Amino acid sequence: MNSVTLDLHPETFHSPPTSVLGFSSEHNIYDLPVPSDGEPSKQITDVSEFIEEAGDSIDNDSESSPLLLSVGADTAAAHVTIIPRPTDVDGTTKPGVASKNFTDSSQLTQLGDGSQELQYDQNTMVLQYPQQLLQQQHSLTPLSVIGSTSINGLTAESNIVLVPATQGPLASCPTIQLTEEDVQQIQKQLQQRLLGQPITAATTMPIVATSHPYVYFNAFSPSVQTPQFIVPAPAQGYTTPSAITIPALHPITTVSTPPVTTQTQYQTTLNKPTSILTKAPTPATPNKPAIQYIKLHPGIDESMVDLDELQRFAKFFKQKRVEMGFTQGDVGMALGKCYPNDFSQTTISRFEACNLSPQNMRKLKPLLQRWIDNQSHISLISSTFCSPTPPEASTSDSKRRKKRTTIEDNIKDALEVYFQSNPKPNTSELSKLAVEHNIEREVVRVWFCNRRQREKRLPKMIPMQSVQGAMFHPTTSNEVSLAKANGCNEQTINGGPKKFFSYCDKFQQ
DNA sequence: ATGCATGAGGT
DNA sequence: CCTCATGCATT
Repeated sequence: MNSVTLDLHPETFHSPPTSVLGFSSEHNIYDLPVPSDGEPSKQITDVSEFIEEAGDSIDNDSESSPLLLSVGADTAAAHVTIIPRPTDVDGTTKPGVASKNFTDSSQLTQLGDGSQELQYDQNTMVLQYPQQLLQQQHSLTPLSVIGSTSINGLTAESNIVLVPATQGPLASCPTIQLTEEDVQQIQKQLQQRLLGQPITAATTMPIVATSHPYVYFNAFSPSVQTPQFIVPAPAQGYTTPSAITIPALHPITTVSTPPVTTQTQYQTTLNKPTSILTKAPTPATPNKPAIQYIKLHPGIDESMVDLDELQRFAKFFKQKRVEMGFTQGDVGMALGKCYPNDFSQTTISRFEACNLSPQNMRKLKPLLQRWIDNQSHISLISSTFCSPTPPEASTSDSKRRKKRTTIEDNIKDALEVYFQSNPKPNTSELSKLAVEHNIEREVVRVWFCNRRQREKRLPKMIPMQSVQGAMFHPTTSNEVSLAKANGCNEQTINGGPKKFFSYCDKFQQ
């Protein structure tokens, strides 16, 4: 079997905890090159090696090869085995899309249900298209895979996307042809990112993809519409005829931002996934569906990636905001100028601290991202951008807001205890509590509403050491599980929740 | 940064 | 009444 094996074992493949492109926790590999000389599998343990590998096989025009996927079982390793795709009578490869998520080989097995015409071979641990299918003129569908492994409750993921180089989502992407220098530059970047970055909470990798005869460098995110990428800044003239418009406002300047000392580089453009490079435009297939992610375990793996990304972005955002000298309030108001709605300092603060529901975070992220993009751009053009304008003093007299009541600490503690056993007291229970503590029933009700809401906030990132041996339950109480993870007993903490949060906040950045 | 509150949209 | 997004007012 002609194959190339890409070994992404965490032990050998150290990748930075933050994404180069803002798309973290994933590496996407498009159309790995396949040597056509019948060479046996190769193990590649390093990106640079990988690229060399790719280079080696550049002249092999194994245009069409079936895709086989195998995944290491007990590690976060991802083995990608590729054998030549079948060629149709007319010599072309059919497009199509399929995708699978799995977290280990056991789940891989589940993929063998044929639901997506894929079969899993228990012995070889290979996921593949049935033989007949390969021979049919049927579309050979690209594979997208997310593999993840939990370590101490935190997840290391790898996301592998295999699509025919000239089809699928890439087909409609702007293309740029890489030069020798480009490749070297990429290599350099990758190597830098590989330096001494241990696998921690989330294994993330720069996006590497190669294909003969050119190298693909692509970022693809299943859930986000914002493509991001690094690659040697495309010199003018690199722009390609394409349906995709890269907003002129945002020249893709890779390293033009002032010396940011983070590994995180959010490079943003808008809209669709953007392939940086592909080989000469190929006859685009009319049928080019978007990659779909089929969730085997909805709400866990993928959302972990998602949450991780949100947190990372929040941090990035804050850093950027501060760098540019804006206050949270400024940003909130500024947003009002670009979008129908503006936001309060509170909201921005909560966003940065991830004190919002994941859903809310997701909603806000693109707005803030665009704002950052714009500001970056403006500051590049002229350093004299206008300072934010203060809000108009509105003299409207709406119903005056109820004055904020202060619930005594001991009562709050009691409510907290109650909440642990019954987070959703009914009317009578509410009344009972109100009487018991001699406060308005409405106040109690609102307290529980807010308490429940707090429960749904994004979990915070915690360093590995703190959670060693502790389980993390993403679907259960964030606070409680975090408390336990940190050896806290919520109910015994002096001062109740307030203190508890302070404790957790120590891990925030 | 956060506690209590509001109001819209849902059951 | 609830959830959810959001903010005033206060810490």
